Amino acid sequence: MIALKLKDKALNSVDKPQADQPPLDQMISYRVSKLQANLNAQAIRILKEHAGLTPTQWRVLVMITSLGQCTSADVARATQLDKGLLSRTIKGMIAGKLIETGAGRNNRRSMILRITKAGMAAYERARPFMQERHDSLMRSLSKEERSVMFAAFEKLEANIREAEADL
Amino acid sequence: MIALKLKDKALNSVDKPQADQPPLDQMISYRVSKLQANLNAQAIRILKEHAGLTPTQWRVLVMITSLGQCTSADVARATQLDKGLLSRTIKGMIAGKLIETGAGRNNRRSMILRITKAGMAAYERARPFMQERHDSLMRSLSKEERSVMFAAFEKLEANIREAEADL
DNA sequence: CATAGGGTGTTGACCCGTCAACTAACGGTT
DNA sequence: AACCGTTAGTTGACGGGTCAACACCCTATG
Repeated sequence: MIALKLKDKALNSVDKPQADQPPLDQMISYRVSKLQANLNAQAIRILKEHAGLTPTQWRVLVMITSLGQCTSADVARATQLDKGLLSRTIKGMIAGKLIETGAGRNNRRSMILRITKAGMAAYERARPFMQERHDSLMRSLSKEERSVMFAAFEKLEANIREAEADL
Repeated sequence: MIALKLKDKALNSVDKPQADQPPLDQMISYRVSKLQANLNAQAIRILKEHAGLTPTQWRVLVMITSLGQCTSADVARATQLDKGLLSRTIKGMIAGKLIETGAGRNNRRSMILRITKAGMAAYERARPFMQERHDSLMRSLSKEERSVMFAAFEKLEANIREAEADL
């Protein structure tokens, strides 16, 4: 087994510098993207398993319950989700009877979003698991690590904004 | 302007709990995914602007220069990129003359990847900018913040692996 | 009133990323 | 030699996510 792998490697790689964990593990971008992929995969699994929701649908439900009655544009602002993506997601959720829309009386351009019974049921099914996941993630870090990490996120994003500001 | 916004808001949101930065900013998953999106957008811009590369192509070039001659499977292992995505990316890079393949003599199933002159030129064009970006990101954090953040990443990923291990 | 400017939501196009199915090649065993 | 399990790489399908174009509605000016 191991011999096999070694042989394969020996055949194909005549003279690799053998930087076993090459530049990658120190690369911020790479690490963040891997972490994000892992977090996302876990969320996908939990939501699918317990409530048949996609992460985007979950976020919409969270935002509606958090904001109360709101419009697609409200959700877009609060979550920074693309409005196109939101439009499609909401369409799917309406088709799946998770939410429903009612026109605001004064304003025909924006549609009020409301969660249906079924939507609330799905939300309540998923919530404890998502909560526990989040708590578990938080528990795996010390209080200091949490605050430093979030502060680091702020600084990194500020750095990016600054760099992109003056193009 | 402001009056307009306020009016719109007042019309549509009769009784929002007004949690202005709702659950979101403390949510690890949300923060990481936003950070990742920002990092990625910046990388896309830099690579496109200076070398006409996509992030995936960039990673392939980085890995090939780091590993020396290697195969698609080597790159997949080192970067944890999906082999399907890699297959398509490599096909595109060959079409774009960035890399070329030669069959390993002993092994007809795996194809050796080599960077072409054009590929190396694109790599060298992008490298200083990517390097400076990374340095700038690193400089925006203190030494302690860097180490705590990376340690936190490890712990979070370990937590996920553990949670997903016993399904 | 008329029209300009900006917000709302829809749609199409496109790439990324994941997953699964598949072919083909390889190594080792009997 | 014939088989088996493993590995390499390709392909199709699907959802996430971004971008740009668009139609529509709304308000605020002239």
